[in-house]
Amino acid sequence: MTADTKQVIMDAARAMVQARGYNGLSFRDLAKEVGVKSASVHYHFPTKGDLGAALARRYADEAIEIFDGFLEASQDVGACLRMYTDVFRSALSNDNRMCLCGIMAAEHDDLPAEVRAEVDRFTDVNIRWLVKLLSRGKKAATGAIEQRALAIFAAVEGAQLVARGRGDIAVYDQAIEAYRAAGLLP
Amino acid sequence: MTADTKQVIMDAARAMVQARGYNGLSFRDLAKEVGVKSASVHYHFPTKGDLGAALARRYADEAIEIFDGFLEASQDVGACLRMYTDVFRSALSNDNRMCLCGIMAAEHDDLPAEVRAEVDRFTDVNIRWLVKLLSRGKKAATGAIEQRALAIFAAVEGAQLVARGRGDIAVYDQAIEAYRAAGLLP
DNA sequence: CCCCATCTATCTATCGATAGATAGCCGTTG
DNA sequence: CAACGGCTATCTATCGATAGATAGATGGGG
Repeated sequence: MTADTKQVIMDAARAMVQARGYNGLSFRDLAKEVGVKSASVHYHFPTKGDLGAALARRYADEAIEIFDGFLEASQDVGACLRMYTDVFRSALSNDNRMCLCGIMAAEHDDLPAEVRAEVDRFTDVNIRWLVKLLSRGKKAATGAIEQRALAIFAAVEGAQLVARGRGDIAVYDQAIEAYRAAGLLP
Repeated sequence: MTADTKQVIMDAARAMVQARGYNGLSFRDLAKEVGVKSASVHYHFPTKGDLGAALARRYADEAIEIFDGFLEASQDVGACLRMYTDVFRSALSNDNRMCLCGIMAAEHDDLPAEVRAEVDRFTDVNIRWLVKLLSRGKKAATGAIEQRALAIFAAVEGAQLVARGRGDIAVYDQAIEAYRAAGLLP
């Protein structure tokens, strides 16, 4: 019940970064949102880089769990990919937010090194999972599968970016549908 | 020879935004880069919003000119699309930068209204051009063409975002190639 | 002579970060 | 049991740096 403050801080921080980006996150606004003082945030996360890295690390870890759950839930590649694209869709439906690591990737050059490393790991997690999934059905060359996995991830992130810019989740749905119609998604 | 300071400021500002985002742009850094004082930047662009909007407006205007040049240069849809994707590629090859409006789209919610409006216009410009191009050959339903145009734009922006995160332009090339292999691009 | 462009100097607000005080809890110990 | 000491988590207060922005002086060109 105690609602561990550290977790509450991370939850609020993630939402703020997904809405305004890493540079748009301030300790004061975050503390106000949570209902503590900014010094308390620094107690749990000494530097902003520590906080950002912790957010991205947890985000990537959660992604692994969620995605692997899909692999267990269904043997169908198409069904798994639908669940996959729905995860990215849910960020948009949650107050027009973006994938945490997608928005941070845009700020890539400005990120502290420890944050950048975790953001990069999120990309790795996605691509590795997609490769694993795509390898199920087809027996295409490994290189071709990796290329396809990369393209799917990029296309999904792009659809999210554009849909968010439009402020219209239907844009995301249309892009995904077009990917499917074109054959990028099965 | 005078090298109009206002244009020099805009050139430097665009490069800085493409590298670090709108929030990462500071009047002091920009002025130092150009070799003037920050007050001089304020003389030409009273507020940061004015500067950002001017950047995005010029960016969208240039895009119109460049893209329309492609339509005149070739009648082939595939050739035009190759030139189109090469434009976005060139941002990456120029010091791993991103499309100005792509990176600003990520910061969408944090943008001053006048900047957001111009960023949105850039998306419009792209989609309208793609619709015009795709309408050349096929006589598919208007809705299907718009959907395809949206998907292509989103996929290209996403490929740029991911490639930039990897710091490897080959990632962009692979994604584009996969789009083509899948049939999203002709 | 005036005006455009730039400068110097400075303002207020906010940034991330730190020092030091305080209050509650928990185990040890006399 | 009760008192003590240490630990955790939070607070108040403040730091220096930097953000965007402004007022007013300066100087060169038409």
